[in-house]
Amino acid sequence: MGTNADVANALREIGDLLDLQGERFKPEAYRRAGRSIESLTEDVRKIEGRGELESIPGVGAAIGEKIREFLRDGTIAYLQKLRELFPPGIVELMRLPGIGPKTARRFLVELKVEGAAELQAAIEAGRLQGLAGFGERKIELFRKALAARVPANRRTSMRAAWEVASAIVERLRSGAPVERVEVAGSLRRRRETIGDLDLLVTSNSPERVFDVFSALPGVKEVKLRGPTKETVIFAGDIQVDLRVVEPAAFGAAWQYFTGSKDHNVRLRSLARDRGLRLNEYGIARDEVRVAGATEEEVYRVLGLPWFPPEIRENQGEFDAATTGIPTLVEPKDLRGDLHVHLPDRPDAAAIDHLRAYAEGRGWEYLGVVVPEGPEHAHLREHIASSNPTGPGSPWLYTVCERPLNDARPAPERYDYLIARATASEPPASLEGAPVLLVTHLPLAEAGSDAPAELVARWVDFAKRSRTGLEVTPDGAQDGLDSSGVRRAIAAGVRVAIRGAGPLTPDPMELAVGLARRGWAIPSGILNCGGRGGLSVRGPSSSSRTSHAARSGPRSGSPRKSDSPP
DNA sequence: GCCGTTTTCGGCCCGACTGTTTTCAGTCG
Repeated sequence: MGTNADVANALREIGDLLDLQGERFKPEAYRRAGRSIESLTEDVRKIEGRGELESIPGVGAAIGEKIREFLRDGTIAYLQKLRELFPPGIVELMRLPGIGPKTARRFLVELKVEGAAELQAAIEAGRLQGLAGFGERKIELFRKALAARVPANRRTSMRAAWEVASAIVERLRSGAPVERVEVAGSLRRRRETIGDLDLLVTSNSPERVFDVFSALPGVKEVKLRGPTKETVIFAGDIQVDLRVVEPAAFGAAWQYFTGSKDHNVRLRSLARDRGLRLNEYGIARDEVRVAGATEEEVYRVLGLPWFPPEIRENQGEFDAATTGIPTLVEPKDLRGDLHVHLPDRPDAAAIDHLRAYAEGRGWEYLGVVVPEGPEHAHLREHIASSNPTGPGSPWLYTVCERPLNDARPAPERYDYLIARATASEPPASLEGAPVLLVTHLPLAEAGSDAPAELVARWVDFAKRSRTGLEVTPDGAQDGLDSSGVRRAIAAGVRVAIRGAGPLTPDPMELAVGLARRGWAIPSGILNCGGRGGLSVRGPSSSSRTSHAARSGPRSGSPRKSDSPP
């Protein structure tokens, strides 16, 4: 695990322990600092080296000093002292659903329970009965929480969450009395991993919407249900929250439930400064609603532009608002995909299918990976012979994909080389032929965020070896995460947005979303440029001219001035 | 413990839901 994650975890643990102590505001302060460190795009050691720790949001003198101590000694004396006050098992108990600091503290003080096993025993022995506030149902809840004990903070990959959400949204739109259904939460922000799914609907009959929702295929359990909110657990243990709001409050609710938490906290304090009150029902002055139907109007009342959901993280968007939020890349800016695969046992028809797919999207080009070997010669031939002679249908590139540790020049007939990463760490240098892109970066397991330092090393490698990096619908599981995109673009490294080929629903918007999370504008994206701008450091063989190079340079080249000759 | 473009002190989001409750505490997001 990387240093940033270690620092964040230490701060979070301090927060949890302070919670147990009954502290009022410190726990959230430590957790906020932890979240801030975790979402940094830079190694915290480097920031410390420049003496700029206190510039991190949520980090002041006291927490800054503790971070320095952690980086210097690998531990924090304050944390060690707190740990001595509570058995480690109590902190674990606090992470179970339904058990917070107050309850955990009562277990310890009133029952001398120090961990999960002891709580289990206490329940079985009936020792909770008769304690104030612990009725039968609550005890049953503890029992279930213990039984279902799973690794805390289990998160779902963005792609999986999006597929579940798409199916639910589709079914609600077609089968429930709703006017509007939208995704909110971290999925709307296109975070790399998703905790819970948040859906928002407007409807005149919430009860019937909840009835439909509870009866959807894949529903495992209805966790809670009230007049405006229902929480359901779906197969795969994905928790989905569905809220019903009135149309006049839809914008405020969508903003509110999209988050992030830190973005909202900042927003509410701005509202307070203006004598306004912001909540999920709207913005009110003296109990009179002045905005709420749309997000735009909520932000406008606060003197702010509408923020793309992907950058609502309190990571610089409020500062950028004063000078203007950049126009982030959108799906319509893409002029092609540089990396799609053919199906197994490909034939000429599969190639025609891909060309039609690119044409359907209005693209100018598509890079198709064609296997090497004489048995696939006819495919390379078919691509070359079927490419258009004039403007019109999309140009197909023939792409050679090789392992990164074997990046030999591609044979004749190939336009460029894509290298597949063979280890989670980048090699010291790139040996062999010029590589347009490095693909399949194994940066994170599904359901976890990529360590910032590892992403940073790949970006540095790409910069050194003048190669590009990908962002994909699968997020950091095989490509850059958003912090990597932000870092890569700042370093002048070319970033390509990759889809998944012709699929329905089309996940390419997820890759675009990740790029937007990294504040990518079209000029930073390789495949937002025209075909002429793609002359990779040469085609795979310098002895001949690639299609890309032959089409000549054109204006609006997507690349920055660091482009190799 | 952090923070500030009306504050360097006095705030710190706030509403929904549940369970155990005669009016609220705890948890969650």
